[in-house]
Amino acid sequence: MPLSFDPIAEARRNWEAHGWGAADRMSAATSITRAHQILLHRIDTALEPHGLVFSRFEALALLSFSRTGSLPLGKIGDRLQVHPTSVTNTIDRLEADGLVARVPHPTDRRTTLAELTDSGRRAVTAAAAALADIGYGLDGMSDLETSRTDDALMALRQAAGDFPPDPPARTTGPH
Amino acid sequence: MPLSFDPIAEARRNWEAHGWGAADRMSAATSITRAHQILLHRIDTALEPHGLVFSRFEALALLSFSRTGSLPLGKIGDRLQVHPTSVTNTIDRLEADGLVARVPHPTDRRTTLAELTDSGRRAVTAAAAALADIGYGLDGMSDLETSRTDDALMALRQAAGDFPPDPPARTTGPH
DNA sequence: CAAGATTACTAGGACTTCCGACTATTTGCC
DNA sequence: GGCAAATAGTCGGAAGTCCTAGTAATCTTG
Repeated sequence: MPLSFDPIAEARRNWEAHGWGAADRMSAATSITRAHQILLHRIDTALEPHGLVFSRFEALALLSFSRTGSLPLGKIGDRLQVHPTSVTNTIDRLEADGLVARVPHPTDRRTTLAELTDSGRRAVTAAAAALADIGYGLDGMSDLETSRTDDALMALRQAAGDFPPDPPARTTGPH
Repeated sequence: MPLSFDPIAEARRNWEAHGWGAADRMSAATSITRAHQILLHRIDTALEPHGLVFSRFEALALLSFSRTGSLPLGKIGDRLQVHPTSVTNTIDRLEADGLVARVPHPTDRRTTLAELTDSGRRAVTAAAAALADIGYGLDGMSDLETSRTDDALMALRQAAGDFPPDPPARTTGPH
């Protein structure tokens, strides 16, 4: 039973009619929420045959890019910008499926490394291809719309403190 | 410990270096995921003093726009585009807090109406003001970036079947 | 008008995420 | 050296979302 109208556009009209303010922002924020829901569903559906979900795929991808195929759990959390306990959970599942192994850090006994197994490396490669096939769930958005969205959200992420405002100066760095 | 670089830009470089394809799409999809996380945190923080979270606020807002201040649970789910069981959960919490009441439908005994209480109407008004104050969590995005994002995501939502592609023709509608 | 299909809601369960608290280890500093 | 502070990871718990399945009521159709 699909709706016969855009519920977010309808909400915007109501916002304006009631003088609630910031209707454009409300619309964009709600759209981002809904877009996230659509993407997650499409992506997880594409990953399901590979026994993965998006968060687990992201962790595997990160490991596959590292020199040794292994990273401390904490670093994974930093890069993926999720809570440490979420990393524990993610790695728990990947380990249970034999896609990664927990390995003690060679010098720091506090640290645990997640190390990609052969099986994990095969899975992440196949999964990446599957996601590329579905355009990461973004079907319906043009290249221009995609890049504009990416640019706008980069500004949001930067303002939220995800990364510093200025690219590090290379010519006048600390000597 | 904020990162000193943009982890999504870094991921894009790795995607390209490994020939994984659709790097622009990956970047946009990942940005949407992260943006959602940022927005939800900001919005829920702003709503916390009002005893609400975003999903509950959305349900109250919808009710407040209706003529009678009440709607069937199913219609709430359709408009908010969430699963029926999520609506049950949302209304459970709102009812426990005395912000809505479950009322039987006057003619259809299958249907339950959620009806806004006086307390609920006060809460949603105050909460809407609080959210407008923080620009719905979009601080960091310009008006232009906001509207471009909204437009792009509308295309995504439409392609996903949230609402029909064509505005209903008025001159040649079903007679 | 009666049986089957549809619709509305809810119960139970799986998953993911976050938060607070806790243990173990390492680092920094007097 | 030794003690406080910071760091790394995990556990338990609370929320929220979805899915499957089940009950109750209404609609449809032969």
